[in-house]
Amino acid sequence: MPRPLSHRFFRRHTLQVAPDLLGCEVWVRRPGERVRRGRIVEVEAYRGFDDRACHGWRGETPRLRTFFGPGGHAFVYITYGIHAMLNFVTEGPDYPSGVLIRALESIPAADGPPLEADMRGPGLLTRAMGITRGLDGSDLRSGPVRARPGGLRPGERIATSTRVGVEYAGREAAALPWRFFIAGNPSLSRGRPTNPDRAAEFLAQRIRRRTEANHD
DNA sequence: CGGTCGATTAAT
DNA sequence: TTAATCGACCGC
Repeated sequence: MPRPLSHRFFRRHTLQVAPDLLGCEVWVRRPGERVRRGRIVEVEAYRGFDDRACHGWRGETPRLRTFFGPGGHAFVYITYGIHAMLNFVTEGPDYPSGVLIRALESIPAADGPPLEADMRGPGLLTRAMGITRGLDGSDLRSGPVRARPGGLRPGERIATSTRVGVEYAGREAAALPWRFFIAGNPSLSRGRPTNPDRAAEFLAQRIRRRTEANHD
């Protein structure tokens, strides 16, 4: 694949990394299998000790080892005993932060047919891409899971909303507009709020522009 | 050492 | 609206 996203890319502020991942490509190669690809259309940011929806807010535990490590690695954990969640670790080390990949769009592959499976949800996409707990901790630049630079197509806009399923974490965390998605994209996770918060959308665009200005 | 609870999904 | 399903975590 072309040059994967660098460690430097992931070791920036999580709220810059998250929107920048929209349009990028996730690439998974499992032993003896063809590469599986998808285009990122929805993500969520989880960041630090003050974000009570962030698993790491209370401190490091064995399960969160990768999450507390340096940015640029895949953090995979199981939720509800069933679903693998794919996160890209950001910032760090010793600062819990990352981006949850919530939905992928099928894209044509140069070397074969596109992945047809439904990837409109964090648990669905890991199943479709063959991502398991065993990939936890792998290096996003050189390991079996990588991200390739991408971008928005003409007319595509980034929108934000509150994160999904974090009401348990309390009002403050639940109110943060840290879900980023490509507005109106048909591959967004289903049954979820898709109405963008306009003020937050504006903020996200500003963050994005500043990031591009500092592009390496 | 046991009770509780998910960054979800699919079926009722 | 709820079952599935299990490991991590917390509290006793």
